[in-house]
Amino acid sequence: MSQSLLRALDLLERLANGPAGLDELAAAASVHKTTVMRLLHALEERRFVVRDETQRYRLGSQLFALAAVALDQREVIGIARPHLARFNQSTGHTVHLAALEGDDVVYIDKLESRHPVRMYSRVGLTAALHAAAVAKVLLADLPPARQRAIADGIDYVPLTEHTITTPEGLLAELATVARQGWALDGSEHEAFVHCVAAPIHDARGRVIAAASCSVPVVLLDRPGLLDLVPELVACTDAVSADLGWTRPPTTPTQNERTPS
Amino acid sequence: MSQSLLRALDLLERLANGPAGLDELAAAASVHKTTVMRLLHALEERRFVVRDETQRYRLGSQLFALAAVALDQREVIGIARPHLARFNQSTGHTVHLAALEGDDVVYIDKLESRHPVRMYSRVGLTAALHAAAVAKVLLADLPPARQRAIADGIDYVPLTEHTITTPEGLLAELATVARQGWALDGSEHEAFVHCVAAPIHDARGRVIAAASCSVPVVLLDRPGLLDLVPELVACTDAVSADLGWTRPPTTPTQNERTPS
DNA sequence: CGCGTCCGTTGCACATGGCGCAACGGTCGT
DNA sequence: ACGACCGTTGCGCCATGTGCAACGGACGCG
Repeated sequence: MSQSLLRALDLLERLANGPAGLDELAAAASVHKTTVMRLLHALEERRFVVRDETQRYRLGSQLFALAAVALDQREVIGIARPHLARFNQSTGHTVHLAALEGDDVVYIDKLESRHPVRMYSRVGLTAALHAAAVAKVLLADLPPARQRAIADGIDYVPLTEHTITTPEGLLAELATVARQGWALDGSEHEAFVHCVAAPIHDARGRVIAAASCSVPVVLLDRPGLLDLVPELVACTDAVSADLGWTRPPTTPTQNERTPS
Repeated sequence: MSQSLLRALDLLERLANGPAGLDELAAAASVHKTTVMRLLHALEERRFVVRDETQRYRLGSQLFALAAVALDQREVIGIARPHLARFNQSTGHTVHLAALEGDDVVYIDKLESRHPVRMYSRVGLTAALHAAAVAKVLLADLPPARQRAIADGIDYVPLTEHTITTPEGLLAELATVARQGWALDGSEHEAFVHCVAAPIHDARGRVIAAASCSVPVVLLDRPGLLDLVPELVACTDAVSADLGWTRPPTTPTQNERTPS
């Protein structure tokens, strides 16, 4: 399917690892260098790649342009940022914003920790569906059938001793998350980091993004982490409010559904 | 040359104008929708595009990822940013960072004005080679032959009454810029905005980027704008210094060239 | 409840365009 | 001056990308 296009896209991904010359790229893609060259020329013409003085290729500025546009097409990011920044300021911890794309959870924004201990992550990477707090929040809002389908499709690689390793475990966790309105990653992804995450709703009430706060265990123990939940939820609720969503009044027993 | 790839890249650019459906895109590219679909599937597989619930396509998160990487591959941006931010803080005006890519001058970073009057521009856009101050700075460092070639290739659309309209005019201007070490755009691009720009050098002394300050004429007249030059140059010199470049001692008459 | 329309999708057959090969030509470095 | 290294080009083959036409599911209207 679209061999040449896929090859070109792979070239871009390869170039993300750093600039490279023609042969290098050809070898990496295991195609003839002529082929690579022609693809690169097309990419260059549209400024998806540039060649520097030494004839090596690097990612080009068209990517900046498109990313910038894509960014403000995602109005969530712009709206969330000031709120997340405030939270990031007051707590000093790493803050992530993530959204569901297809069956992947993708980080779409990130604010760095002020503490010396940083965690590795990057905008555009996908989160582990069975471990990341943001993933739990986003999945928790999906219809049960879709949850089941996704849960069954996951490769449950145990990342730490706390990692959820079965579809049933995950589905149960999602139910909990849906009920309490926030999610915990208790060192399920990295042994020395734990996170909490909370949902962001759009005007129609659907969960369209999740914000999380990740903190090294050495800085804050479990109770300390959980103490952050109210502030985090307040923050995501503020974002949701900016998007036109108001938290429905917490009714002891909810009987009101859309009257038809 | 690489028809299918170019089509796919065009699709991405088209999607920058906002999400679109299959037929829309097919019409825009004037190809059969089947073709568009297969390209989009490939793009989707690599997450360069996403389809939302209503089957419309939007730019995907892979672009964020690549742009983020491309961004820190361009070490200039990261290094320049704090300096530009300081300048932006102290003056309050719009600051741009631009670099030469092939024969285009491209904005690679931007800091917004604090004043209510904003100017339109966007990271990734190309600057008018015969009008923008950053373009003058970047072109001024090129070898004469290349300057000539580029100058002859420009379409000298008169943007305002001050716009340079001939290759000779531009080349003369570039000589001035090279001599004085900074460039002025005296409302040559937009009647109500003028700018000054200064070069950023890498360790080998080559001009690899240019920073500019754009300000509405109503806020600051010509002398006022020129008063900013020393501060701007100090700023770009600081960036250059971070990149390992030291301003050569200003010799009254320079006779020292590379002794061969 | 059923029809019509609108879109995305699939199968197929054709020829275009992408591919590898091999030979060319520039630039360095020795 | 020679050789090694890369990017580039001409060429011929066939894989692959393309358009067409038919299918099918989702709405919406009557």
